[in-house]
Amino acid sequence: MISQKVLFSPIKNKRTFEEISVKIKTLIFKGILRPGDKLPSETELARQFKVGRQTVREALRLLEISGLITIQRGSSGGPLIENTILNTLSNLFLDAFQMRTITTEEIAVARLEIEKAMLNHIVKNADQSDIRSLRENILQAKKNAAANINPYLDNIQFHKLLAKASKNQIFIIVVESMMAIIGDFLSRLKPKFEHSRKVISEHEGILNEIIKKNTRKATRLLEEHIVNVRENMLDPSRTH
Amino acid sequence: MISQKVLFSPIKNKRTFEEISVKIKTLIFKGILRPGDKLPSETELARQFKVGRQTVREALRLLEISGLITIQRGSSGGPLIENTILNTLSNLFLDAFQMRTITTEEIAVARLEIEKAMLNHIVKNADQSDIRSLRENILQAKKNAAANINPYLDNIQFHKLLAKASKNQIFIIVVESMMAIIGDFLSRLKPKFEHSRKVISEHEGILNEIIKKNTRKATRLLEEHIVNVRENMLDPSRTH
DNA sequence: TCACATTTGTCCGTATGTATC
DNA sequence: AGATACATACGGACAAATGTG
Repeated sequence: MISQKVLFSPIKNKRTFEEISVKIKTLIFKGILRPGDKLPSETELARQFKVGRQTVREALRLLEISGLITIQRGSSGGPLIENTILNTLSNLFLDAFQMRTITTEEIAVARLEIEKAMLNHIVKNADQSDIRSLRENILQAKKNAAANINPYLDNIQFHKLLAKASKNQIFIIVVESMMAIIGDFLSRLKPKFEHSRKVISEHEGILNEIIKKNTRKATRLLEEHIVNVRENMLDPSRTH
Repeated sequence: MISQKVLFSPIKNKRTFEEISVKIKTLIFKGILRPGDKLPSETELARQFKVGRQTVREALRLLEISGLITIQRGSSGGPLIENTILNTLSNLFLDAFQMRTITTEEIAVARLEIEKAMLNHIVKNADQSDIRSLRENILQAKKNAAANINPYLDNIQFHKLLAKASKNQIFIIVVESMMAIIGDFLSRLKPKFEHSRKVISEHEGILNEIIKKNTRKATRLLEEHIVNVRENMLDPSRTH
């Protein structure tokens, strides 16, 4: 007798855990399962799909790594629908960087172009909340620099906030990912407070032009700024 | 008495399979394991790490989904170091789209800006091989359209080839990812051969300006082209 | 073509860790 | 503090896939 399985999966010999993962994914994409919903426990899923627990585990692992669910341990725990794709994407970009698939030079070029292209949309779409966050970011960076705390994380945050103000998820994802790489890189550099102060004041200048809705001047300042940062990154004073 | 565990694992309580995954990842990032190298079999890895085979499997699953290894079944199979991050990233963007994290409107805006920004670099960096691929792509698209085969895959490929010609991995990754979403979207549209022919002729015009190194005109044509495509995508004649 | 060895895929039973109530 | 419910992890077993002689 011909196995039914062959009839139902005509081309590819997908692994069982992949099929289960796809089924759950589809439910999520169709909106039947929504973020915040809890999935049944591993044992229960295994019972319902009529497969072993190990198979369910690998399916859940796949969904977890893809950023669609998180898994809580302990009583009343279990798989939870939660969208963490943004994080997952940043981590993957970081992997790509460490695999030498991406170089710092490529990031320098790409971020210059992409952040410049973003500016139009930032000037158009930024609301009061965005401006407030950007202002607070600069204050925080200044405070840290004054206290001899390396403000590079604040300075990276500034660019993430810019992307957020564009209200475009693609820009947000790409900038977050590039900044994850730059942050990783800068974390290995000796802090240079002189340079940091310059960076902060450049950020301030850019923000002021955005508030004035002067896209042209904001673009010029951003361009100068990113070129400066790039030169600083090329300076080979790595700590390790 | 204060638990030693807290002292020695300060932040995260990582799961065993995650630790194993990180160890293997580190070997790859350090270049000790290179693409093409084979990892020991699951049983062998379990023996070396002194853990169960299931734990190793979940660690390998993690690496597989992260795009660092592939896994072959059968004799002389096993885990193989292979960089498939580009694919993985595209798939994640597709997930983000289906999770409604990204909308078609956002893609339309972002691709217009990013592809325009790419043009300078394409004109500067494209070599003969790139130009040849782009020419062949247009020929192929024409051939398919003439044979009443929907050439949307060729037309998507055109933009991927443009990104490739920029010689910047970030552009390549971002464009490939956006095109994965657009391709998924178009695959559900009824073929419109009239529109396809227009698309192909617009591609041809853009390519000619790139060859002539006329960035300005290429930019104008690209802008018009993407606006046209966007309008067509907004047209709600979905097949399903 | 066939048999064989190797390796992944899947399942079961059991034990332990962990978070909640 | 104890009971409960869940994920995590281990070991053993067999099935399925795949390359080799």
